Amino acid sequence: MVAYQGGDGWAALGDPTRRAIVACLAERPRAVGELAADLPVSRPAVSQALKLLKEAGLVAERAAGTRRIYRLNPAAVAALRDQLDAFWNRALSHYADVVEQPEEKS
Amino acid sequence: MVAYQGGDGWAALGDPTRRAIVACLAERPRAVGELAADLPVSRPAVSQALKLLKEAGLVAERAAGTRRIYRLNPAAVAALRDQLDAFWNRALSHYADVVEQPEEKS
DNA sequence: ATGCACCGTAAGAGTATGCTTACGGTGCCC
DNA sequence: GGGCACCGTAAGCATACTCTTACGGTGCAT
Repeated sequence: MVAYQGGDGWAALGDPTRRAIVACLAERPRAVGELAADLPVSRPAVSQALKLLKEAGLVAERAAGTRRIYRLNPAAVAALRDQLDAFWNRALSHYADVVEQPEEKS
Repeated sequence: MVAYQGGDGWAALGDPTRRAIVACLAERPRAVGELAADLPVSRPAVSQALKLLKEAGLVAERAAGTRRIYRLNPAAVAALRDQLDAFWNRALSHYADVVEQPEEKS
């Protein structure tokens, strides 16, 4: 059950515009034009950003007439969060040694 | 106590090479040459990647002779994780409506 | 049926990014 | 002191990325 392949979630979040979109969508599902109105970029730019986000599995779309309502996919966000959590846990075990002995031998 | 400003943690993780470095450092602190040996890029490339990661606060360096030991900064990772968690929580409240009705009306 | 509103895609340009090679500085060992 | 190993930085290049403008398709309301 991979479910989010095809695009890179991390790369998707690397762009400030896409991150802003994710932030907007986290608060409330929105249409493309609505997102563009709140962002400093054109509507097509938002469309392209949403395409990448959708390929990364971070957002899902829902048709409503001619409008396309995009919403955040919590599962994908959770997957990324878990990866970060794994890094965090692994690093902590080694970090413990460091705090114990900031002065390294020889 | 912000402590991690100056660079963008998300942008830093957007690059596959830097993400690989983070993954290596999560398992164990390493020197530059050691990282380069396990990566498909040159040593200077690793140096540049580490510079960005350091500016983003994701890694910390420790001098050991002529060697520079880099280690992951768990606090920075946790900060990013918390941001993702915030998105996750906000999205969940709206997602609840959707899971109740996977079949959209009309 | 006609007009309108909304959206995705194509093409293009300008910018930004990441890698490699070459160089200089620093600390350790013999 | 001489040599060596390790690392950061500079310059340059090739690539990838993101944005904008222009266009075509679709669904709704009148």
